[in-house]
Amino acid sequence: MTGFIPMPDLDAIDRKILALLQSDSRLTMQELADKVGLSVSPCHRRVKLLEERGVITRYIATVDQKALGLHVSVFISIKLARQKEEDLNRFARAISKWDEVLECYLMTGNRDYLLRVVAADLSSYEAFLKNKLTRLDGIASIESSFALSQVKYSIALPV
Amino acid sequence: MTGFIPMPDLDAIDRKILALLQSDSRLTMQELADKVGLSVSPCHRRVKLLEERGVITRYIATVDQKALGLHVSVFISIKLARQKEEDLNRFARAISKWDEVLECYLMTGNRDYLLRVVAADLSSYEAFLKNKLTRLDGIASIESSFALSQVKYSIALPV
DNA sequence: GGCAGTATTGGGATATTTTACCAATGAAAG
DNA sequence: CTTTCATTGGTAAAATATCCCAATACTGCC
Repeated sequence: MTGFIPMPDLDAIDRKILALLQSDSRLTMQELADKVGLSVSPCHRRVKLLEERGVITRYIATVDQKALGLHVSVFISIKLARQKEEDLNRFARAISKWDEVLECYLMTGNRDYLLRVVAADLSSYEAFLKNKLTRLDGIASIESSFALSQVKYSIALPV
Repeated sequence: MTGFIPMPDLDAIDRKILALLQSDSRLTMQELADKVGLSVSPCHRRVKLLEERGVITRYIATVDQKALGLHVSVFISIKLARQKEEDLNRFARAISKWDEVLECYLMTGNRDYLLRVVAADLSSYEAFLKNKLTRLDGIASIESSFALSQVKYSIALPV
């Protein structure tokens, strides 16, 4: 374990910084500082602290799903035959390797997992099912629901 | 409508650029160029073209959900009383305003919408339901499923 | 094979931006 | 009022992005 990093509460300025960077991380320090009402130096230091504390986890580019030809989004509900930790871990490891799976949640209720999967078209989704998902051991049931359209998609957590 | 931007197929280098920037947009042009086997100039021009064509849509910072105290993730299945375009649009507009709703999909099958919502705790989720979601007109049914843990969460589309 | 036309690349100069340092300011406690 | 601590703001140096132009590779065509 590395050194302990103190985590005081985020104040209003920190939250504003997070909100802004969550919507556009290409703002210059000058622009960001202006928007939050600070000068460049303290603004820069706050951003660095948020990174060091692990509040800001990464900086990424987002890509248009249609531009990549990924026209199919599917939600898959999965039930395992057994729910021992060993089985859950094995499932999680397999899922994590597959790029088609963007999200996977362990759920309450009568389904164990909920997955969001993208594919170019129905046949490549079928290939994903046949060659990958259904070949996993210990799956009791799979149920696919297709998304007709993405009404909202945001990565920005409310601050 | 602005000028037409020609969209030739993405070649192997473009895809590599997209894969790299989807995982770390803070790479310098020099680092990115090295990794894709180009010098800075052509690499820079390719990135700019990907932005202009709308393949790269934005650059954002990602924030740790737990660090913000958002411990609850919920998937909500919603059925509307009617599914006329007018009703769908009204629902979509309302959803889009609420920061708690990170994702919303129009679905096939017996549910109209699937939402992913985050909240600090169960009581603030309850407040979201009572004060926002259930106050919308035209909703026939709401069904919440809670995520126990996030097994995988990725924004990086497969390229 | 050779040739013209087109698209892509690479290097270098310049403008922007990030980053580190240090003095100044403001708030809290005695 | 004074001391102490945390935060701020300005400035300069280093790193990076961006633009321009010549050189190279590629394509279609003869």
